[in-house]
Amino acid sequence: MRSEKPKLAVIAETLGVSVATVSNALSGKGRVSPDLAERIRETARALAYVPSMAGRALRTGRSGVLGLVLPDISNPLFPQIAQAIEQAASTAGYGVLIGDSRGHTGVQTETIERLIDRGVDGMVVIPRRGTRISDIGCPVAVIDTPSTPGNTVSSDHWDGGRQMGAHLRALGHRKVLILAGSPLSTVQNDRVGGLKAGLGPGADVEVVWLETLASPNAPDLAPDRAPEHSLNLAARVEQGVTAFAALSDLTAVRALTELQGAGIAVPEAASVAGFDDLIWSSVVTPSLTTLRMDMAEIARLAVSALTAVIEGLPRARVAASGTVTAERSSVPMMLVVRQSTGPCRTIVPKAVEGIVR
Amino acid sequence: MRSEKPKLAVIAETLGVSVATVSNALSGKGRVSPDLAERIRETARALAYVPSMAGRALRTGRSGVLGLVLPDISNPLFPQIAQAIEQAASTAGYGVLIGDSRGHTGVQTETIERLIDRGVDGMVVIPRRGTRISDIGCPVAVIDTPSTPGNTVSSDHWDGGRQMGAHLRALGHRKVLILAGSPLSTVQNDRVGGLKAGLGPGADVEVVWLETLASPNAPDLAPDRAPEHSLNLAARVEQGVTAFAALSDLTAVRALTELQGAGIAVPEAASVAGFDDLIWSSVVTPSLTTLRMDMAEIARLAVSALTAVIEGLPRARVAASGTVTAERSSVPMMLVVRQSTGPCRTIVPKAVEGIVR
DNA sequence: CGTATTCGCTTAAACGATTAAGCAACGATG
DNA sequence: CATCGTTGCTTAATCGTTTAAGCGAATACG
Repeated sequence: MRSEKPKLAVIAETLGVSVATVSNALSGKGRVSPDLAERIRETARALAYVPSMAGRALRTGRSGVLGLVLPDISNPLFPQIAQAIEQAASTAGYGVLIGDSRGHTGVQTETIERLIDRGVDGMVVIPRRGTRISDIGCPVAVIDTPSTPGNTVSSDHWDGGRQMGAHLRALGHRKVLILAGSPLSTVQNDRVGGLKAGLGPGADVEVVWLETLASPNAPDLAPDRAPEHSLNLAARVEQGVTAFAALSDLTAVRALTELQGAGIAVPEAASVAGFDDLIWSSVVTPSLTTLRMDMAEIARLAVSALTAVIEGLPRARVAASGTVTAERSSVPMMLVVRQSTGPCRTIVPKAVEGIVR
Repeated sequence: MRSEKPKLAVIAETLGVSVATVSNALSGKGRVSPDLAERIRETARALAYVPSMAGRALRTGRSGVLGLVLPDISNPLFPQIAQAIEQAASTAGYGVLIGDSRGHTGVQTETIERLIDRGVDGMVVIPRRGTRISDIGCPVAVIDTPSTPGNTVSSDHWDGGRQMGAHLRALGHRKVLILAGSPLSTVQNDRVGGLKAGLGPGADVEVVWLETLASPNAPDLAPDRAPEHSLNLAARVEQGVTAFAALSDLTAVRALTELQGAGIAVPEAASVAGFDDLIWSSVVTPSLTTLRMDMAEIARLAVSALTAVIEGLPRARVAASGTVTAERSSVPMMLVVRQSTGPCRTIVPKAVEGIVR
């Protein structure tokens, strides 16, 4: 086997030119005759030359790697996000380094610093709810919650809520229970607001926050704590609730199975809807009506904003990093109507039926 | 603000010593007087010195980054894996770079090469089912399927199946339907084998493979295709099946909701069990009995095997990289009994009831 | 007392890429 | 013919770290 692993010097030596010329030819920057440039590219290909990221990083100060900071990987929304970001970053020529805060707000800062120390060129941050990302010394794109500068890209959660509300209203639902998670979440509050707006002024809407304020620092999902007590949804149905709008598919599936377990048919007796179109939503029976985020678009926006900033400021030191002029975008959500929502059955509780007519 | 960002030279200059001494002091390698060493560490701390990964990587040839190659991030098992690996790698001082094959076998090789080109020191690979990892030029730890050398760490899926089978047998189930995914998956075949063994020789076991051989290159989960046709589990119950053992919680939840939708009570009329303890399993009603992998342990083993190899071979070139002597380990799975499995109701189909007695 | 052997530090050479600056040669222009 | 500007390449410096080699001075040993 040819032991010499290809670096610029090898190509240079092969063709009898200098490394600088090779570098110029491959990057297309300096002045190289078209003829020679072609020959250089050719031998580079022949030798299967791959530039050393380390060497390049040292010289240019850029690593070609983005950090992905998550509040908690175990959040089931993560796969969608990770895949979209990885895809977008990868096509933009960047690698993605994982940073997980494991549900602790304090760890978030630490995680971010570890990534910076590793030399990421920028980072996509999905902040833990209620936290804001302080100005760190590198370009940041924040997903899903407004942050200090304008570098935020997010789904239009409010409008998503509105779409869902309108959908339920169109089906005739007037008494709706919203199953929410934590009142600290901006996202969830947006969705609640939109839902109420979409349901219209006459609707009878109640919100139940499943996560108590008592544990604001608990992990996003506390699976071992949550199922302790049932949500008592059957009682709600008897009280006249005809639709349950969960702010997450996780909760929606929980509601669905609880209702089914109590012998309440979905969607005949009560409708159930969720958010995020997690993978389960299409698999359960009945499949869940839900709102899907356009993760690909969000990721594309976040990454392109990031790369623009990164490749924009030439070799500036940490100095003017506040100049992170990313577009503040709002990406529409998409209503996916499946089987778990249906027309509202005229409210005729069995007990009263005889009396009414 | 002090503009000078701390590098070795700054510390050296501050104390009037040479950079080499500073490097030695901080790494603890060369010969430095304890006194000076302490002063160096102190000023390093004071200046908030962080070594440049780029510089170090260039010199040492090691980047301090591991690659994580996944067949498909959208697999709901991914969060568990990613979190465990990130945790293990992070405590071992390594970063984790994501590489996603998006369900395509062909992309897997490409993904691996991209990571190598990025200079990872080693990689954890969860191969697409049916594929083996050819000898690439860097240390590899393979999870969940036997690979070329001995560098594999995996759950004991067979024994997991056996545990589940034994559990069901203890509850009195003799007629069991196994809901499997793809027959190409070694993991799933192991689980099936274990299940059969655990259920004992007298049991009436049938296996249904949900994924046809027709689409061997399709993504792991085809959520839009899967729910097309129901699994027809109600009919199975009428045929006398009392327990459904799904090889994935995803399928288990699917089975659970389908049964509930058909008015079949779980676990009274039929038991349902799954694998992997995905986050949903504890949230649905009834909560799922399932088998949990010890992801933390698997990740720890994989990462430590990797780091051992990496830090073992000093600065050897690609030459003897075949010497990847990682331990081939099998990590036990843990049965989590919840509400979805219960004692087998003596089989007295309603239609026959009157006749029997 | 002369010669080894440590100790404690410095000098210097890598690692592989980028890039500013320089230098011949050549054609065009005054 | 002298000068200027291009073109096409090379020289050399630089990024920040590690590490082999070197070199006085102090200590040990015969």
